[in-house]
Amino acid sequence: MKWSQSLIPTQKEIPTDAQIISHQLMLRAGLIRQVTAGAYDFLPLGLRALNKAAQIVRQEMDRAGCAEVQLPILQPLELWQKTGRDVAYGENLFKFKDRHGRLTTIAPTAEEVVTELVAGTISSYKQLPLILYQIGTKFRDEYRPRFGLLRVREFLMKDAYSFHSNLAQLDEAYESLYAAYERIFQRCGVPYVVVEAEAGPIGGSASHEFMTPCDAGEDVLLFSDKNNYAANVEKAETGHRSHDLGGAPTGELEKAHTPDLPSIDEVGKFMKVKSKNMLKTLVFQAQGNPTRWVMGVVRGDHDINEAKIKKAAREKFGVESLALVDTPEVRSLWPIGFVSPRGAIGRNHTVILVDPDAAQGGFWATGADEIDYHIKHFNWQRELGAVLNDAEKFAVADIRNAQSGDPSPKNDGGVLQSSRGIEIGHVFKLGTKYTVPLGAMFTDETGREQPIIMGTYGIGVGRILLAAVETGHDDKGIIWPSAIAPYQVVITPIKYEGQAREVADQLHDQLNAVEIDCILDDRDARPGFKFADADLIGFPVRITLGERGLKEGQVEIKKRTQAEAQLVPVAQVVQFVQDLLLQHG
RNA sequence: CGGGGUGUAGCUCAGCUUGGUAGAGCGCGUGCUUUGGGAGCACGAAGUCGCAGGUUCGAAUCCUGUCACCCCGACCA
Repeated sequence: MKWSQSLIPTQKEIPTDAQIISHQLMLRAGLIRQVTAGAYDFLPLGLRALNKAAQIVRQEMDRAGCAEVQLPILQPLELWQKTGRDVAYGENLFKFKDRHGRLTTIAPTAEEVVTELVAGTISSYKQLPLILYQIGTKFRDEYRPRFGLLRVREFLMKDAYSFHSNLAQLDEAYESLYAAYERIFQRCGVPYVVVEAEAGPIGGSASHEFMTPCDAGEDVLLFSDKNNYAANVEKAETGHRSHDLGGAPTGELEKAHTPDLPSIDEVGKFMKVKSKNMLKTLVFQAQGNPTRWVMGVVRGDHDINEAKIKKAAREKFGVESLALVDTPEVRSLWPIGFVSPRGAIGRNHTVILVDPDAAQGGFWATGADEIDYHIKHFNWQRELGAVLNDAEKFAVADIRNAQSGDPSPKNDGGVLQSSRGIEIGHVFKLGTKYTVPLGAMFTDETGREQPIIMGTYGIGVGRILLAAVETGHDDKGIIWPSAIAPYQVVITPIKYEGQAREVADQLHDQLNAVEIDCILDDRDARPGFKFADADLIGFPVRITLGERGLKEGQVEIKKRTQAEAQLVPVAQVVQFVQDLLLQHG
């Protein structure tokens, strides 16, 4: 490919709207261009990188025994209503009415459609397992698209769906795709870690996320410094934390007037109390019998984890579901924003769950159970008394998000560290969530009809690029892994004429002949200008043709990551570049 | 959806407070010089000042509305 025949609008200046480094570099390198919020043109170089990543995904999926299909983006809303996902997805689901008035979705994913396909074509255990996948554009009406390719409304995704007659078969597919994912990200040259994620309906280790650690990530991961545990913050457990509700009061209760202070931090600042010395009490509405309300108490600097408090409420009090609500009913019962654990006293159908770090003696400040007031010197024994010993009403449990510095759940002395990360892939054991409502059944060995068991597996192809750039760049520009670089080699003649032109053309053809893709910078521009563009775009290898070397029959070759070039005789260039590209992915 | 911000040339921005000929740098075109890390000089082209109303003799500038984009929050692959 000749540079002048492509469309590569590089730019020196940093676009104002780009916040994160990958977004800035991809715009500056002329890979992408924003059309509207969360939707991008992929220009020739960007598309080449995207296609390369997609092709690696395709090869590894095929290798793992998956069959490629293409499912429609236009799907009847009716199908989504059958599984309740029209509601679950809510506003994120693009939908419109067609000319006949039919409600149609512009789909973000294809569980319903693929399940229906399988329901209509699979009927016996003999036809299972089956894994179908597709690589295609998906749509989500994101509330707030942002950060370049990170959160977009239109994106290329590989989605795969596995179908099984029993759990062992599902486990096998899960392991196989997990391994395929590792190969994919390794081949793409993108750093990643695998973390446990929200387990979903099957429980156990039924869901893993593949994350690229980097500051731009929107997710928070925690991992043990003993390298034997990693999870996302929604899922991360903490090791044993002791608690002690004893301890003498630190003083008489002291009331403070605290109006118009919407956050714990502000109340703390106003009262001159650190937020770690405050108790935060949230009231959840429960669908339990007889429990109707669950109060969760954590330290002011901690965050309640909804999944954890749900689990604890189920285990300790048999509560079935929980929701944090702000309704007139709650507000009639509690002064929301000024609630203390005392709010549970004498209240029917109300239980209280306290995080171990909050279940301690010492000095506490908290709400005064009265609008616009907080109190200091809260003491568990004095304020709650007998309630603390009432196992039907009070329990201590891990109900907060794990954070850096917490003990590892392996309880082996490991300490959790945290990092931000970009989710680039997700594997998930689904169970029968879709097959039951959509009637995807099979007949088992004994002749009985059963719902098919499913798994679902996604990879954000665009996010692979983003993760590669986010983790591979320097002050000059992108440093592509060669597997997904738009071109592996750039040929830069100092002047594209005479002998340099002949040799450049010849090398270009020779490299192409051995399937090394290269771009020839044939522009009539000054060398510094071309070098800067080459560095900005980040081609892994640059071949420079100048008079000096050519006189000796030599060209200069350097990797993007090297400062100095090596002189290589023209006849040996192809071999040399092949070796260079093999050196590391 | 709440809070904040920005819309002026392809890009980055100034001008707006205090209404009166629309600007700079980069990029683009032409010419000359230059040619191994984003060249120099000269000349030139290029903007419905997001859009719609209003105020005014006169609006990029003041007022009202509206749209788009960005950031924080919430939400989430």
